[in-house]
Amino acid sequence: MRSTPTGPERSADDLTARARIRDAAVRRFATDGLAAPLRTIAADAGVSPGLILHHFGSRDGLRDECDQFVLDEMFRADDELLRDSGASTAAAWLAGLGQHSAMVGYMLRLLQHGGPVLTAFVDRMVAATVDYLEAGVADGSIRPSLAPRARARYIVESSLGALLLRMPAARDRLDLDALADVLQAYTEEVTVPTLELYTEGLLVDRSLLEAFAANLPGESPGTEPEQEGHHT
Amino acid sequence: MRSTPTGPERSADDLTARARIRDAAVRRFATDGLAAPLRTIAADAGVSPGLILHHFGSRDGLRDECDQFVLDEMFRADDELLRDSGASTAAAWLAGLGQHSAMVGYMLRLLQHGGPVLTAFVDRMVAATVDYLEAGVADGSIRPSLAPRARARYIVESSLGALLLRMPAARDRLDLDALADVLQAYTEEVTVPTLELYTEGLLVDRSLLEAFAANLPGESPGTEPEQEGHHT
DNA sequence: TAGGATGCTGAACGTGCGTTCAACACCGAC
DNA sequence: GTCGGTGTTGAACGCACGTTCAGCATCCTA
Repeated sequence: MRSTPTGPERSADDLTARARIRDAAVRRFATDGLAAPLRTIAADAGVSPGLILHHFGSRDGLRDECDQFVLDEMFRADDELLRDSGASTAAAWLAGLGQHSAMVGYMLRLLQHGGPVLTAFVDRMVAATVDYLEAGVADGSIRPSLAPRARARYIVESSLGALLLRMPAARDRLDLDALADVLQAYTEEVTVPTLELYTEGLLVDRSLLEAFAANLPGESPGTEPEQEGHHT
Repeated sequence: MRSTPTGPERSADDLTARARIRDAAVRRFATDGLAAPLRTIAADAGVSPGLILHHFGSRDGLRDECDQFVLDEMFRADDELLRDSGASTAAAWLAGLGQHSAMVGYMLRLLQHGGPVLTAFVDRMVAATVDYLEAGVADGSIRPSLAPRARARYIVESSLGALLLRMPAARDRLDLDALADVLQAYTEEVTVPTLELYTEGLLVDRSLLEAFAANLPGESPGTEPEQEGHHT
């Protein structure tokens, strides 16, 4: 029931009621939060509430489909952007917004809500960042780290977390039309502090770092003896 | 109805049903999320559902009281810790947890939920961080910044946001008993990446920063011509 | 001892939700 | 032309929730 619409050749144009429901759901979940009523989504899609459950089985079924759809689309767009531009992951991520505001909003709701889907997403971003940083270390543009994976995770979680926290006033109801501008303004505001911190650091004295580094289990920079995963 | 319990001299021992309800609510909101049913809270407090509304008027009234109570307590404890130890704000913040796990959990829920209360909290933390960094710049331990307020906000939002994002697996139901250990493990894990980043930065080349700094409106480090506030 | 305020109860009401279901419309196959 | 299936509807069910309310208990005051 999931993979292919039962109608003949309908899956091509992607304008089936099923797709309309899915799109309406993504948009409504983004604006109103992941607890948005199915009746509202049905009204948005111009469809009866019963049809949603006919197609997706249950509310959770619809959520699962939205999760999968948004993540797939995001990673597809992300890969394209990453292939085309040599910019940093976060910058490339925030660049291609124009059309995808509903999906970006849905991603923010996922960040807010948590759960296994988010965990998997963060892990994937961490893995990509590890590779990206490793390449930077290799070509001499990025400093090596005592704990490359922990550093990548820290950077990813800081960036995404800060992004999520910046939406507090608008979290009750996300305005998708204004989202692109808001994110643009946000990136401009954090550019200087980020570059400052990433270029010069914050502390003048190296003693704190060296004190902690001395107590570290022997790890050569660039390799990763530390085990990753969520210790939650 | 808010400020003083109507009973004579009852406010001293803080063991009134009203206080028991408030404590149970904070704990239940922390574990189950801010949408936890009033009936559950009533059962936790050993009290009938009607009594909650007798004391707090409505669900929102209870939420308001919890917000105010938790924030007051947190800032009180924070001020104490900050006065005693010279440690960084984040470190001191995460140090005194033993008893206050319910309030810390409630704060995490506030971070997750957003809203004006969270905005005010973040603003207050940013202001404190501005002062802290300014003092560090003055005594030479912290590098000056082109945009001190934006830097402080970035640091606060990164730290809090990363903290929030690290709870994803447990966000459905927070285990308050394990919270202290989880946060302890988290701080240990991020200590090295944080110190590394704060001491050495990430980028080898200064050209990116200098390119952006050149386009900046003339601002002398240490002062703040940039206007603050939320552009959301 | 009477009386009234205060703390508190538990049943009940109304609402909004996810979900179920019987029925209808359309459409290609025989 | 009939028939089965797929897409779709909208009314209805059951449930959980916030909230209301009439009444009871307890204790201070007079």
